[in-house]
Order: sequence, then structure tokens, then C-alpha cells
Amino acid sequence: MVVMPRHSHVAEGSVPPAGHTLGIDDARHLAERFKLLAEPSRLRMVYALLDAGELCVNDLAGMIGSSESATSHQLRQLRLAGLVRARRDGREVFYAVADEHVRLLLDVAVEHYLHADRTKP
Amino acid sequence: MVVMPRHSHVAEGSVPPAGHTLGIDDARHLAERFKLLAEPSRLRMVYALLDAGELCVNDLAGMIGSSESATSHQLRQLRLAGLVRARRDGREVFYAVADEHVRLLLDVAVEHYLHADRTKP
DNA sequence: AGAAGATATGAGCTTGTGATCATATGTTGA
DNA sequence: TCAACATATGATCACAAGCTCATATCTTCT
Repeated sequence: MVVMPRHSHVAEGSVPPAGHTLGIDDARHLAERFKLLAEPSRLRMVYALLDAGELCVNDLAGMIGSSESATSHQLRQLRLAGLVRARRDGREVFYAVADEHVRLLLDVAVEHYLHADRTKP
Repeated sequence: MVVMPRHSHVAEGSVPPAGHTLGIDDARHLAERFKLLAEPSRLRMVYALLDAGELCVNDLAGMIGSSESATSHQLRQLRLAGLVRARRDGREVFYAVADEHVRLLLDVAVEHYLHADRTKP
């Protein structure tokens, strides 16, 4: 991943100040990660998994209040993105958050949410 | 905001393990915040603003490579969400990130992205 | 093997959302 | 005041994404 340094002085294009924005590809990838957390149901699933450690699809669906099919579909996305991992035990499949960084990310997000000024529209 | 404690032992419902998922409303709100960052263009805008401090719509549009209209529309969303603030100076309107927490959030997200295991599909 | 359970997946439908175009608002200078 | 500029906003369209329904896969039990 190529994250442009924040205050380099490399000569770049001309006209627009040519700042050091996030590279287009990196932005796409990062946005994709955020998108996974940008859906209430998925967010709750991740939260539930962080909290419980491991949960099977059925329980997760119950906790979230979604159908098992919808839950499975969403878990698939999270799984393909590497955000959760699956472990089969008999008929059930247990999911868990694959990367503890997610916990930190959510904590920071909650902090941000708490401090966000929601008074000036 | 009511974030359920992670390991409380409060008696809750019955059937589904009744874990301590994020409340539905909180999940919605948090997801909304994430959604703002879940779009490459908006993400790059925020990044550019964090980097430059302040930028007018036109320059921002140039850096991102979007039309001024699209940029304005997206800035509107960020503004309504309180993520950025606008300051008018003559004909131009300068935008800046309203909450430094965003920087931390992005840093953590990048960290997560770097550490994410993208090898098991 | 066959049935039932748990999850996965594909197709189709419906809603949400970003981009564009047209237009409105606000600002500066002639 | 009028023209040109900068931004904002509303309407519309096209595409992305979630949900559901039907079906497939995998596992256990009899």
C-alpha cells in the first residue's frame, strides 16, 4: 500500500495544489473496508463477534434479528474481505473476528462518534 | 449514546444468547459515520483536507478529479454530518475537517488495512 | 443410504446512492 | 445594476447492494 507522506515536498503536477491525497487505489481499498462496517447489521455482527468471541450463523442471526440467509450472505462478505474467519464444527460454522485491529477501529469510531459535534447543521 | 458494556451480566432476553450487541440505534448512527468514509472520493477529500488544513471546493474537486458539483454534493454530506466545516471567504468556500478524531480513525484504519490478512479467501 | 439440520450460494427484485445537468444563490468588480 | 464567477441545490438516471426465495452442499443420525 502506498500512502503518500503527509508533508513531503516532492514536486508534483502543477495546477491544482497537487496535494498529497490518498492514492486512488488505496482510497478504493480503504473505502471498501469502511463499507463493510457501514451497514448496521454487519456492524452489529462484528460487534457481537468481538463480544462473544465466536458465534454460529444461527445465533448471530438471532441476535441481529436478520434471517439466516441474509446473515450468511453478509458473513460471506466479511469473510471474503478477511475480516472474520470461519471454523466448522459439525453442522454449525462458527465465526470470529479475524483481526483484533477491528476492535480498536470500532473503539476509535465510537470515541469519534461521542465527540462528534452534532449541533451545527 | 448507549453502548452496552462488553461483559456485563445483566439479565436480558432469553432465547438467542442475548449477547451485548451494539444497540440498534447506535449501530445505525455509527454505520452512517462509516458510510461517509466508505466512498473513495469522499475518503480522498477528507484525507486531502486533513493534509492541507483547508481547501476550497474548486481545488478539492481538482485534486480528487471529480466535478465541482459532485464535490459540492459530497461536501454537503460531510458538512451535514458535522465531519467538516465550511468557511466562506469572498466567493470561495473553504472546507476543513471539523474533528481531529477523524485523523486518528483514518490512521487506525490504515493500520488495520496494512495488517489485514488478504490471503485467505 | 436417506432424511433432516445448518449453512452457502445464485437469481431476481427493490431500495439506496452517486454522478450529471439544470438552475438557484451569493459575491465581486465594472 | 449587470456580468462573471464560485458554490449550492434539486431532479433525474443508472448502477450498486441488500433482502428474500429457491436450491445446493455438507454433516449427522437412524
